[in-house]
Amino acid sequence: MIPNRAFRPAPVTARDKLLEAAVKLVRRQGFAGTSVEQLCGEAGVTKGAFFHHFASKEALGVAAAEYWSASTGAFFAEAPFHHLPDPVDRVLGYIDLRIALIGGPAESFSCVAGTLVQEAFRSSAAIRVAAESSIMGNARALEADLDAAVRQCGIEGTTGASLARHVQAVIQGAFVLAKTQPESGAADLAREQLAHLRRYFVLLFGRDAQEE
Amino acid sequence: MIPNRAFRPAPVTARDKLLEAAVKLVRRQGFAGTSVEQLCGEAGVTKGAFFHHFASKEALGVAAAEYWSASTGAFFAEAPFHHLPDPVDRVLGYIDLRIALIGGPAESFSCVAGTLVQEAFRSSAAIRVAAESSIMGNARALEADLDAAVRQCGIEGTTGASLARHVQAVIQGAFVLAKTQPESGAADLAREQLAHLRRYFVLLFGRDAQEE
DNA sequence: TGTCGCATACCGACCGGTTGGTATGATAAT
DNA sequence: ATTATCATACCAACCGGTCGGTATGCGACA
Repeated sequence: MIPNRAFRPAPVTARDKLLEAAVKLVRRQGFAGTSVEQLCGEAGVTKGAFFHHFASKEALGVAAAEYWSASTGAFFAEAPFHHLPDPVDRVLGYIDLRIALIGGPAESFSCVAGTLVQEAFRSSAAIRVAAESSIMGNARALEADLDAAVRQCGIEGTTGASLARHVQAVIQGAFVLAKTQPESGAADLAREQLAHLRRYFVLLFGRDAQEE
Repeated sequence: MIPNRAFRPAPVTARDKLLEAAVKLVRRQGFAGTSVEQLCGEAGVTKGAFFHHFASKEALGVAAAEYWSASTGAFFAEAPFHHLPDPVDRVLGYIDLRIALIGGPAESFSCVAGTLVQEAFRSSAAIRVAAESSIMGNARALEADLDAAVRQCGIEGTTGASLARHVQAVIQGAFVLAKTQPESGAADLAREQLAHLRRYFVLLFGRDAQEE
């Protein structure tokens, strides 16, 4: 759930500018903590434009989760680790990429879907479902590689799908812990969690040497 | 960060009733999504009582994090796993207890400090610090056992403190993932994450058989 | 070619309700 | 008599959302 502004094309329409503003402000202040007027100010549009494109603030939240999902999904789909021949290497390659993407203050690497669902899981079913799609979609993208790795190494007692969910859990947990830190220490604490996840997989898949 | 109402004495003063209401409503709706009037309604007191005991809504947030920290800290400090002779068993005992405490809808087992910090880490330094104390305090309570386990097993490349932080990260991540699910599936998904954490520790500390 | 009909995109003033917070007073214990 | 603990009444600011209106563009048809 990472790519920053630089990875995406600059938004042109009011709708895209609002979605971009939503990503930025929700990561920094949360959803309930961000007003429609603030969103409009950040996007440089008016309230009229906002409610022309979105039926409600909740609808903007849903659209932001989908927008986030689409842009991060595309980013990871293009990543070079997919071309590695060994499935275990592909999994570790994903984790290493996630580690490399963590840097700066927490709001620059944390996840919109995770923030949204933590606030709105009970008050808005639509937002909960959109966040679920985003996070579980990320997990599903790892499932094939993890399944292959599980098969290849003869692992028992778990599945690729379950391990893929755990990857997402550790990432989300890393973001929460990072937010407890002052700006300077946030990224290090988050990376530490991904490093533990990596060690878990190295132990599980019996990979002693490390690459990268 | 678990104990439910049943673990704590019934609140008597208006202050305690407000803190109890804060725990309940923040877990369900988040901090920004909960109004002062709602808090007062849940606690059965008036706004006058609220602002007599707390200088601001933010101050209530800080106090709620501290209240949460104190009650959960006391609960885990009393748990029987501390009497196990082997430090690895104590660590696994903690995880098993956490797994046992997960059940019902997400708002009944998730963490107030994690929810607070996710929303308010940038807008309120006081809340961020209070949440950090809560979460890292939980980690510190595990540090001695994990350090002993690391020493006993001759683990290299990490420390008890780092592993203790990872335990908290997985717990927080489990809660975020749980909130993406409909009520019926939330607890299972959260427990799955703790099971992976347990497997990590079993692999790391070379513990093949399992107890419990 | 011009223009009519209509849809899309957007503006900004405005509305009723809610928000966090305050001022003041009542009650009861010390 | 004083102080701690609340209740009542109230306020200005802000909230999400609405509404009447404008600018632009596009296809149909005379």
